[in-house]
Amino acid sequence: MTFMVTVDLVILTIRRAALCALLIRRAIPPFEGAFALPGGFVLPDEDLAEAAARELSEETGLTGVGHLEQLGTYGHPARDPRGRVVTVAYLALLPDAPTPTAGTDAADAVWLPVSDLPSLAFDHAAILSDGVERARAKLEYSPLATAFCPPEFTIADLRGVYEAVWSAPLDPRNFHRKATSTPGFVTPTGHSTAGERGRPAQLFKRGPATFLHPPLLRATP
Amino acid sequence: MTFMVTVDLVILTIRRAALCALLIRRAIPPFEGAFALPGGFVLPDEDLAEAAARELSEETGLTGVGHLEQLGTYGHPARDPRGRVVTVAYLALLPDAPTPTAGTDAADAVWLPVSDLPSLAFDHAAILSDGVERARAKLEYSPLATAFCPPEFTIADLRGVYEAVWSAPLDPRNFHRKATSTPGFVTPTGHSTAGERGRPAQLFKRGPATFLHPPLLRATP
DNA sequence: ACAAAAGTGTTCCTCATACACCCATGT
DNA sequence: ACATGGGTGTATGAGGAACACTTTTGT
Repeated sequence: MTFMVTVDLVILTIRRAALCALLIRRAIPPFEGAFALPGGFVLPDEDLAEAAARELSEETGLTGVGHLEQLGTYGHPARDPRGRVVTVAYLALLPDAPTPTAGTDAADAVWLPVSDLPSLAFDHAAILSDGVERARAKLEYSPLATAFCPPEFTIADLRGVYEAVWSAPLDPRNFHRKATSTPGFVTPTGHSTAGERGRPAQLFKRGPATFLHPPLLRATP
Repeated sequence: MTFMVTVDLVILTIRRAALCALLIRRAIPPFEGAFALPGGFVLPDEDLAEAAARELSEETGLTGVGHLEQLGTYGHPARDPRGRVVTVAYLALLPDAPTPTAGTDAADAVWLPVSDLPSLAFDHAAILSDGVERARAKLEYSPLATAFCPPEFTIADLRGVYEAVWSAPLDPRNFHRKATSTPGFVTPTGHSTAGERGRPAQLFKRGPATFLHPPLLRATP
């Protein structure tokens, strides 16, 4: 018994203070005209993570930025009407900079806010939901939020990521203290912003930490 | 391009206060005579989770107990010398009760402590290591430790699970308070132990919670 | 009586929250 | 001068760590 194996990508970014996912509109059946996650077949001599990175760069034109991790594998026998297809889903987090719809061969691509999604092809709604939930949970105990930010960012930018992903406001003063005092989360670059309203802010870059001690917990009312 | 798809199982339990994994000795090449994770091919009309549950019951003779969750998918092109095989790994946690090596067709099965493992076939050492790390991390914020316990257990039993998985001693008094005061973690059955040394202990069963509020964090020295 | 394990109370200290307050810039 | 956002100080309270202490059994 053999299977077809694909990778599908949950690509998230922050646009206009909202968490958005990159979706493509399918040009061919099945689910012609419906939105779907970007993805494609794994090549014969390709590792799964390689395939995911390749699809990501094909869809966004970017390479080597942000964050890419395996999300889970979906293989229900009836998930694809064309046959037995197992898909390995990956979660990618990117800063907003990339052109929303880059050089992709597959119809048009759009960023849609995850709070207001259309129905999706295949089981992609469940996959996307799992991806969003993973991102929400990982912000608490990993420095993943920096993957949504450009190479240099302010603490307010970082707080904006948390507020967008969690859909909850955070106290700017306490957030500042927590972010800067958590070892390895962010490291100052020495630069500052200018030309905006208010006092200039220090710029930071990603720190070396792979997890957050102590974690940045969501409020639990 | 098509692939073979297997499920492999990281089956963990607590035996003699040590975290142990169920391994089988391979009877045929490749890696003949080496230890490997139990697993097998996904059947044509089977969901991935079904395949994992089937393999688990085939290996242990048990069904519907403990905990089974997807761990990750491993698909490096060279991971199996026989061809392109993608494996979906599952993590299973069981109480010690089951017969160590049950009615399995695949050579002999043994419980080995994860602290002292031989080298394993394929990439199974990496998969097992990921499984152990997942279990260690999930004990903090999920009630998963109860999956290692029989239907009724004492708080000391539960503490023994934490101490075995984390390889660290915990304060019995503080652990007792935390476990019993975390909503939904454990619920008293009204029964008690007897016939052992010391004061009898209350018996508990799994509570309804799916995560722990607040979490039970490891010490961070 | 003593040992052993269960379970409770108490102290101390850390850390999160809430918010008052000062700082540095654009208009 | 004033609005706007950046950043610091501090009082309060909840919760964790450490441990003295009481309870209930077996030997």
